[in-house]
Amino acid sequence: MSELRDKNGLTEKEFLAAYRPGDYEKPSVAVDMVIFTIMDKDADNYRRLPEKELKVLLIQRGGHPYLGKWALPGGFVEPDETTEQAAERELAEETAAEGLYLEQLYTFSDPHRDPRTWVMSCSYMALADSSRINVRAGDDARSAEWFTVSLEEKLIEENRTGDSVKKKTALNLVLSSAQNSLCAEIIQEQCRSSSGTKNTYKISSSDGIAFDHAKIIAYAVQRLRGKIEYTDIALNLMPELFTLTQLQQVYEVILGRELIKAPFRRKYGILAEPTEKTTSDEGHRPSRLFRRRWL
Amino acid sequence: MSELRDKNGLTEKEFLAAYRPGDYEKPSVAVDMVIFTIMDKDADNYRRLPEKELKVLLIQRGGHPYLGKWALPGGFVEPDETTEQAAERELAEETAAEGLYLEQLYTFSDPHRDPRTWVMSCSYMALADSSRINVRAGDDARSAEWFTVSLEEKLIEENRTGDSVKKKTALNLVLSSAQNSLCAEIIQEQCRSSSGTKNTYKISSSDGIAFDHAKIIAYAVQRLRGKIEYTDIALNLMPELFTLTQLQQVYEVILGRELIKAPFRRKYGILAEPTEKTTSDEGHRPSRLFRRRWL
DNA sequence: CTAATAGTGTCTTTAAGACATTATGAA
DNA sequence: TTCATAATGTCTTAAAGACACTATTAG
Repeated sequence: MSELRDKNGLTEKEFLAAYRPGDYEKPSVAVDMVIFTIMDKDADNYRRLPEKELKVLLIQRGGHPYLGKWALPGGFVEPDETTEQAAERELAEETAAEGLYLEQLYTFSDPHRDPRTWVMSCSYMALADSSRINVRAGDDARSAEWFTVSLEEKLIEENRTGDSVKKKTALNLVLSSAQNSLCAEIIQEQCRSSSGTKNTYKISSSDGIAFDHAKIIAYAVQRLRGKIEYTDIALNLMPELFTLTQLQQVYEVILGRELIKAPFRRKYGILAEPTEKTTSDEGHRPSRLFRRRWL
Repeated sequence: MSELRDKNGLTEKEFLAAYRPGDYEKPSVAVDMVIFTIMDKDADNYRRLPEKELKVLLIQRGGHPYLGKWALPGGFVEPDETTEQAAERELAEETAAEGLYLEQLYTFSDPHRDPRTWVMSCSYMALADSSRINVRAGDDARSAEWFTVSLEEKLIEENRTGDSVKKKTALNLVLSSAQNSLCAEIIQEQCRSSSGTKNTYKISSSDGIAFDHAKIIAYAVQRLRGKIEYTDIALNLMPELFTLTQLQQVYEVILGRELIKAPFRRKYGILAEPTEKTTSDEGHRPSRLFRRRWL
């Protein structure tokens, strides 16, 4: 079978035994984790439902570069693991939780994205139920914090000829915690014509966010928004038992707009199974509790 | 501003000037290109429309490993470029065309996916109009060929309890050219439960296809199928002028099923603009020619 | 009783699916 | 005239949007 010989007369086995990797330059490859969860905003009224907020976990940098700025948790991929395994390892280091939903997002590869050296970032999105997650206390000096995420897209320029379109969109990202408020603007430029399609993301300002992580977070929010409407991905953000109104709130906070109750339940109600339990002590009619239906 | 000093008393500038990358092991990073185009099958009847086929470009390996097998075109990312730039460079080397549609697919990172050494593959999908593309004659001994793509998905096992689902799907990939016929089976295993979601792709057999490229091709076909229904991505496969029936044929060959004319035109007709021209000499009523509408 | 949410009914609007009918050019 | 595709009309079915009405609890 594998007795084919190459131009040097070697079989594959002989070739591999003699193989020595060349000495050209290689990048470091890191995984960066965009860990999302949903948390309650404090209620201002005893009988009003608490509002929900989308949160992302960031870590304050304890050394250069970007000393004091906030960055996504992450780390380098090690020689005997896949990027998925590295992502799971980082996730376990950062949060006590295991077995979260995990999805590869994109590989960011600008050779100058890290001022130290050539580092590619293979980014992952993780979704967690906040009631089950514990942020591990920083084992070193760094501190981890949940930031409320807000991302607004605004079309700022459109240039359209017979055979091309150019669109400029501003993505305004605001991240806020009790103590800190970070923000960034990313300009998304889309040029499409018969001579090609180009889609570039450039960070035009970034206040308090390390590296190109504002771009990665914006990309993750867009992915989450896109997938929530045609998959059951949102269920990964829900606790064991939840009401359909809570599920609707999660959709609303991610999509950034209000949804109408009846059609929401028609469309997404099948993602959940009713239980015998209901809520109580809420100052109004009790609500049926549901659990995730595995489709 | 950036006069912050770290625990060693260095400013960021001083830190970066003194920075030396560590000597730990790093992966090589390659880009692999899944270049799709649509070509006509030879017509068997002078007045019948030619059928379409989805094609992918492969290159026969001239050295170990996988000597004689067929692989995706690709190459290593160089120190001063992004993976996108590397993909464009490879694309220009392989095909004369410039400015094709290009989209990052996924980064495959199994540390043993290349038997020589640690190589990650950042894969890209390119879409080309076959009337404008020229496959460059191999500058070295290798030969490049277009292969007809067929991918069938078959559910082979489903295991469902109250709080988990396991699904096994077989992806059967067949690639055929005039001289060669390659095939592979990929087992896609999906395990979803409250303790996590795991989605693995394993190549269970691969005949004539190098590395894990069968997996990459299957992934690309799935991405293309998914995006064709909600974007105008298919238009990148069309020539300057085309009929709506040709556009429908492209959808049909990618999705692997027949579509009904009237609703197809209602839904996708807005992706094209009518011109004054029509087809002629085809043995039946002439058809209006359209050009891409840039949305 | 009241404030507030729960849950459902139904009318309207829009899109998708499935055929059927008429139109037209080349051999 | 015939073959084969072009182009569109329309009936049916299903989904989405919008709103209104009734039901229930704690206080």
